[in-house]
Amino acid sequence: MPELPEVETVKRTLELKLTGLTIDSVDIAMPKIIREPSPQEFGAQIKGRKITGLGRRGKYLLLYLSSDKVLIIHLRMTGRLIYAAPGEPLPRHTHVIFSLSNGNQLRFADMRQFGRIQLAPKQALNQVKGLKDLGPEPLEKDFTRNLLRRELKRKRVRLKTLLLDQTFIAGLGNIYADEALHRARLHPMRIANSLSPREIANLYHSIIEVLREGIQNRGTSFRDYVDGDGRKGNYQKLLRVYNREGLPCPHCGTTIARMKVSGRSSYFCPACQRKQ
DNA sequence: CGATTCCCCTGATAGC
DNA sequence: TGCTATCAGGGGAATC
Repeated sequence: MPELPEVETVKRTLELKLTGLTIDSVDIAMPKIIREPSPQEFGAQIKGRKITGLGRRGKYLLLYLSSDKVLIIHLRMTGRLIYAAPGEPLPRHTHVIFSLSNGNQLRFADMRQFGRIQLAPKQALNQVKGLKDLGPEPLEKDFTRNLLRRELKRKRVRLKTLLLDQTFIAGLGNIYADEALHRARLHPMRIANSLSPREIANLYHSIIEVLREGIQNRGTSFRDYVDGDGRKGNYQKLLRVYNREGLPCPHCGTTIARMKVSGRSSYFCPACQRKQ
């Protein structure tokens, strides 16, 4: 599942290749992937625009285009964005193909068809649904310990639920939320406003740590994720709790458990992460 | 308004 | 062996 570190890795693998190229044409095999504008309009507007740079906000990948347009891409669960030569075999579930001025292609494939692509004017970025309500970027300066403390105090929801809430913090998904909670030794069911200052500090540093490690290891390829070159990440080898039910906790050896928290699987160590 | 539930979708896996 | 049921989950919409 592409979360912040995976989207950041895709961004880094693609920006060297895409920056400076022009999009000659777009082939849309599955119209519903294009959220806005209409597929015809989308194709017309994007044609001939130059890719001036790449960006990321939360789990959204941003392709900045000439004439102040931005291509907004969300991979959701199984989306893939891959740079390839036209001669390379077209994988199943390839829904959108951007033909580039150097003869190569940028391909969007998505088995479960949850991913979305949208085109918006640059100045309207902060009005785009999903983007406009995003919380702070956890690896940027605006995410401070004080901010986390202030926001936690206001909330009576479970920690796991809160970490997955993109309006609270942008970019965490199920994998890195579980890993951050384990590292901070906090139970996923703990209520947000019950944390001590020490626990808040632990959570703060843990969130930043797991995301940085994820990026350093080129993301987690638990199932479908690959980067812009189609290569898998390495962080799945270093996960301590996620998808490790029944296996020993790397810290204490206790068997890792799994429970549902607001509809999502949560993996945790019952010894390291006590409920209290 | 904030919190919760449902739904989209296909492939892997469990169960019979 | 082969079929069906269940699960996985990000985020938007609907509902409480």
